[in-house]
Amino acid sequence: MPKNCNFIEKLREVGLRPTKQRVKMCEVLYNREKTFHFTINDLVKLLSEKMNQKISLATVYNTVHAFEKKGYLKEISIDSHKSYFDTNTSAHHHFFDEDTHELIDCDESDIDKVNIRKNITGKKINSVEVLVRVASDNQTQK
Amino acid sequence: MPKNCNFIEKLREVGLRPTKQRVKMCEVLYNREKTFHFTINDLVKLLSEKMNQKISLATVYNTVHAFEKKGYLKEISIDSHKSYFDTNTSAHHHFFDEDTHELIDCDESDIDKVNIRKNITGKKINSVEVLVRVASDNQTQK
DNA sequence: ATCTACATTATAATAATTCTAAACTGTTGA
DNA sequence: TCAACAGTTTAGAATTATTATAATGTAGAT
Repeated sequence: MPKNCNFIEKLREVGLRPTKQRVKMCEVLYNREKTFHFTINDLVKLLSEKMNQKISLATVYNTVHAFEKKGYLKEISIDSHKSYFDTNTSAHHHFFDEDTHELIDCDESDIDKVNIRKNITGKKINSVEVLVRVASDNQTQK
Repeated sequence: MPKNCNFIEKLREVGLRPTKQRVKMCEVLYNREKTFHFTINDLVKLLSEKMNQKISLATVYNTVHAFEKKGYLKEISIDSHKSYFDTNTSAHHHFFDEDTHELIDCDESDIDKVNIRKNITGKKINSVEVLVRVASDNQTQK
């Protein structure tokens, strides 16, 4: 979903009703310079700051999942205890900063294309995800 | 932890007391031909089948985490809702079968070495993980 | 055999997420 | 314009995965 667009129209295009809550979520997620990585918790905090009226936690979950299904968001698995989402839905890889728990997009030029020599017989490849875990140089890591 | 070893000695070596429960868990995890991928739930089921006496859920969690800390197990993130563990602790990548929710080790020869051209400044790379999601060819996928 | 630190246990607590059922609201079309 | 319906939102309950607690048990040293 490109920034600066008419969110009402965009929502309608994929068959989602442009309700107040959904439009607000679009603004929070897509009216920004860079792609945005967040957990549900982050998003709830942001929304409750930026909205005058409150939004239900269940609505945030529903809406995030509706956006995900429609390809407006991508889920990233890093840590089994939290779901991270990414407003950049194109195929790309990530750095995960284990000090700050921050997720950072890789530029296409950062990582060479991953070459899969042999796939499981009878299956097709849906996606190839690379996660590079990084941390401060001067710190004990597991 | 190689199979066929004396688990009591192995546990002692890393400073874990070889209790009944821990030795039993070693047998279930490491007395097998191939590396083993499992969720806590899988393991609890297996243990309660193979043991005459019962084992507490909390003990399974504690012991899995003790093994992980000592390098006997590796945690794999695939899905934010479940923790998968792997008895193969060497650096290697995975296929994840989205039909069966099965995790499969990649052979070293299956995937070429991933070339990271540019890392985040001031950080060192802790690990590089590739996850290849696969599914049946004749099936609708997201 | 006894002691002590570490383990195990059942249960309670917490956290993340999903479900439920009632109230609400876009949208359609009369 | 407005009634009607289907999709949405909501608060709170339920569920699931995981961790904490505190009492009891046990391995290993003395």
